[in-house]
Amino acid sequence: MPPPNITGQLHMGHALDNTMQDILIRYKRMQGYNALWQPGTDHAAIATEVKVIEALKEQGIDKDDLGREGFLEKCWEWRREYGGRILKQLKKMGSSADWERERFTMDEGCSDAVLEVFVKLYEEGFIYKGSRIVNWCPVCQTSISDAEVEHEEQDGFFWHINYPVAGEEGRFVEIATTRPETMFGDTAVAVNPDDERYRDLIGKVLKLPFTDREIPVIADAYVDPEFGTGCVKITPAHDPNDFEVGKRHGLAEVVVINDDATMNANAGRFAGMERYECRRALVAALEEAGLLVKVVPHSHNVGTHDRCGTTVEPMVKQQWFVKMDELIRPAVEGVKNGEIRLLPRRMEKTYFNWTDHIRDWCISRQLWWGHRIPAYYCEACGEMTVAKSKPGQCPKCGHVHLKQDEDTLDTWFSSALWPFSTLGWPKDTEDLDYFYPNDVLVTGYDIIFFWVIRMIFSGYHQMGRAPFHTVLFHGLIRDSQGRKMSKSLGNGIDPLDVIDKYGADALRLTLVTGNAPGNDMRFYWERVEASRNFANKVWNASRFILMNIGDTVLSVPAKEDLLAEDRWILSKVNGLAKEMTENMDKFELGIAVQKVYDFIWDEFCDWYIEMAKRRIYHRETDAVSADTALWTLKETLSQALKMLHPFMPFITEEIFCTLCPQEETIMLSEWPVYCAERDFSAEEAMVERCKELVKGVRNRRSEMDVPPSKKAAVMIVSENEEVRGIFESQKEMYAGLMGAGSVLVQADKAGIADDAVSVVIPDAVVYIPLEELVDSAKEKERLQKEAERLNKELARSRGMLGNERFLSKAPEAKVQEEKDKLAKYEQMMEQVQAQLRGMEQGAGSM
RNA sequence: GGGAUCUUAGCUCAGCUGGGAGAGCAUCUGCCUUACAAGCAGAGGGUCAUAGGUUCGAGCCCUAUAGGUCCCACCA
Repeated sequence: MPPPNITGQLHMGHALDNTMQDILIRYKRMQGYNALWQPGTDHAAIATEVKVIEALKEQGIDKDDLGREGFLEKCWEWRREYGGRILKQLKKMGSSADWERERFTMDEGCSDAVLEVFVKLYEEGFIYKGSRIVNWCPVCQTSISDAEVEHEEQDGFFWHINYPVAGEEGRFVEIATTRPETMFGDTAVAVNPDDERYRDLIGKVLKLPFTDREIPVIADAYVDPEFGTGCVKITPAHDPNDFEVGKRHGLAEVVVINDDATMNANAGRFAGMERYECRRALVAALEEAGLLVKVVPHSHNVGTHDRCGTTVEPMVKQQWFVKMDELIRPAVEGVKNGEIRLLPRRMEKTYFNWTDHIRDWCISRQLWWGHRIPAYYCEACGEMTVAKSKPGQCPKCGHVHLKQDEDTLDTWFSSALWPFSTLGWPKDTEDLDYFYPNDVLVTGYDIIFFWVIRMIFSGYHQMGRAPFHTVLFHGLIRDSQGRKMSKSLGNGIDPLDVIDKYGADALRLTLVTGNAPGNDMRFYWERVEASRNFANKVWNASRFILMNIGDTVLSVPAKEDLLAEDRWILSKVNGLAKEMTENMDKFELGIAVQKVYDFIWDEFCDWYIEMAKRRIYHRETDAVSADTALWTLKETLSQALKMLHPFMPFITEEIFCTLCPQEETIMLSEWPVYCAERDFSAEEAMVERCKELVKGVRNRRSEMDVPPSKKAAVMIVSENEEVRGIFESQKEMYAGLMGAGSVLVQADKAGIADDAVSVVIPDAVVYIPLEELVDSAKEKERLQKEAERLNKELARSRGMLGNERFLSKAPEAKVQEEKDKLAKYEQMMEQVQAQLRGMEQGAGSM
């Protein structure tokens, strides 16, 4: 289970994520696997720290007043009070995780794993401390990783500023910048070495306005002559590109912005101003001094902190990094060679897109809540030691006072180890041996870079094996207008609210229905209602069956007692098991649930229950038949409930335990397996034909506006003995289904009026003698339409079969299929035409 | 700038390896039929964005175009 943040409250994303996982875990558990679903929570470094600071503020307490120890105590308190909240909410969803195994990224074991990995990576040279440009959040007062920066397009300006050339009165170099306030940190102006316009300037010195500093003009290929003025101010301490340029040219890094985004002393008279305030004041001053050439509107990307939305300040800082280029290689290879499969497959492209451009991972955070970096500095000589615990003395000078690094680790550092740290690693445990590697990770595509990639490379590096073989991604739940659900918009739907109103089963069904993997989904209350209606349907059907079974003890009926419709539904549910298992194995949860939904509602409720009613109600005339029907109902229902169970655990459990009191729980019942003895394809096909016929009659009655009170007899004419047998044996039932008074079955048309309304299906024609009610002209028209339709089909079919290339190139099965269709249509056409001829004759004789 | 993805019935979306277009909701008609009116029985509604191409055959594969969404990216 992706560990939710301890600050988290259940939202739709969690609901979807956990529903999918629970479906998979319940499915595998029913198949007899020892299915582990490992739950837990994440300490969520920044999120929690911010939350606790806010809570303290309300009490008038400042973080710094408490000190590190005191503040951490508050964090733990907070965690004890609220950390379990989201797990409780997950339980309401029906999540059947192994709750007694609950872990926390900062518990002892997980923390051991963090120490182990950090020290190992350091010793291997993958972790280093260095002075680099990092993303700094001035509000959270910490560095953040590239993945935590969100870029947004903002309308800004290009300020064109003249820098005077030293020693050449009246000569200026015009630079263009989007961030004038960083000017005080400029240590050069760069031009492209091939730019003819500025060739003579290279090596000259410029006067930096409002300072007494002079900076050189340098040449660097990084400068695009086409863009801006072709002259770029270089601020190594506050821009990642400039930092690189500065490295190449040995430029000084002049810091001008403080950690809280105010200007420092290097800004001269602007010192102390907030960065944007400084920008305004500086631009005004430049204008006054006549150095502002022009201001051009310019939209550009600005990096913001994904947690708080603050514009990130690039700063040069001493930070800890993980060197990625080598570590990422097995993670790339693993996905390329199929050891790890990302579903849907297109996610693999997103994955490679990131790995191809991977940069070192900044893992240090200037926070207190989190795993403290296990680096210790000698207070005497400054020597740094990286170790799992504090060394007794400095290995260099022997001094006994060492001080631990103040920084903590990125929260994702510990969650990257989740697949094995939760199983006991670095200890060599039985669980680890048994459960690692894991099988499936379910998560949203939004954390592929934060988490998935980092788990994969950590798994390969620490364990030597991929942490799982499949990653199933899901999309986002959006509101009904397609917008992201967010607190600021106030358009979020609380899953707990949905559960209160419609039940967890309805919510789960809604989330998993009609959604392809990785696609976003809109939330509609109407869809929840539809899900609730289905739950209701299942409930009512079950109630009917339970009511009718009552105290009756049902035993498996003798084969010969099973009627065609019994075999039909048993065969159907048997086929369903096969199909659903295939879909589940392919992670096609939406397709799978659609199938069991359709089966229960359309086949089982609308047809089989209706077919069985008569036998149940007439128990006194044939107890065996009644019991056979009841047994079939019970058998089919319990199979269907099992297949529905992973999706709707609550209602299925309740019904199943009532239906099969000897069973303890549906959770541990066996997932239905297709068996050949239950495949009655002949009866299946036959009953499908009968359904066609019933539908045809209903259709006609509806079209002809026959009131239900008018229950005429219908006549079924078929040359097929088997068809006749089925209708003959269940005349009353079919009469009931068709809304007819009675059913007569015969082999030929003898005694049937020429103008009787007819329904033509393959192998049979039904006649509904409704003379006095029916407008025979209308019926004739209908028949003509039907003939037209059949003609089209015949033309299409004959066309295909007349095409030499189709016959030679299409697979044989397809050709045969088409031949069968043609024969069927020809037969039906014959019947329709006979009917039309009959009507004409009938009209003529009147 | 790079990449992904979407465009199918009035609405929201399915459509697995190419072989006669589906669901839910909405609409219309008739039913309180003893499990269910949150239901039952029927009906209407789609040149599958556009233009080409591959194929015996394209919603599905290829190319281009239009429009939408998203991700990544250090152009000052």
